[in-house]
Amino acid sequence: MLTKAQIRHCLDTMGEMFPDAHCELNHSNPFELVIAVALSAQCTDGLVNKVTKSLFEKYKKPEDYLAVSLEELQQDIRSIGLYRNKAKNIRKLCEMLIYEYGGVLPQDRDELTKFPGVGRKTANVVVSVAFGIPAIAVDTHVERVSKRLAICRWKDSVLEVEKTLMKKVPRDEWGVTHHRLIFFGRYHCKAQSPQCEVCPLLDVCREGKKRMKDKV
DNA sequence: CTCCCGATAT
DNA sequence: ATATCAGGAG
Repeated sequence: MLTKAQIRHCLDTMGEMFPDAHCELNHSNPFELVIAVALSAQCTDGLVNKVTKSLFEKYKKPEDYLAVSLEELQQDIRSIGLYRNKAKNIRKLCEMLIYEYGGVLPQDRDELTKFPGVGRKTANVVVSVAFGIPAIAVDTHVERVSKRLAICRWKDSVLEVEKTLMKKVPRDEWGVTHHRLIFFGRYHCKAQSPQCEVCPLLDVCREGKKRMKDKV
């Protein structure tokens, strides 16, 4: 396990590598962000943006998603994958938003998880990106990077990874930290081909050194 | 734990 | 051909 100072060094380095780390899901309001993040499960941001470009032109308000058939909405998001669950979730989410929340998306993380298709990770992204509330969303990249760098333990659950990061990182840096970890994982410490050979963190990365020795 | 699932990278 | 992708629900 890395010390707090070592973790600080890692995050600072990531910040130098990716000074513009930010949310890459296109959206123009909190409502669109929830939809985009819900759609992004097990799918790349690029593909989500390709779909939401036309989706957000067709569906502006929650009412618009309820005005078409379930099959039509499924077709509009089909290329995303997992489209049957996602279409059903979006419809229910819009229904709840209109009839239980007066059309206004709550800014509370636990309140957001009451919506179908919105788990802890999605809710954390929304409160952090849309409302500026400190949170660390642990997605596949954050989990992988945290485990490879030994910021947390290999067996940790995503919730334990989140708790560790919140404990080791100052609250006012949670937002930027979360995006730095994602950019580092997405573009450098990639799942299939991590760039260990040119990694500035190799000297503090147990997994990286092991990979280099095993010549993988 | 399994299932949902198409697109893309390797 | 297979692994992975800003996961969530049963």
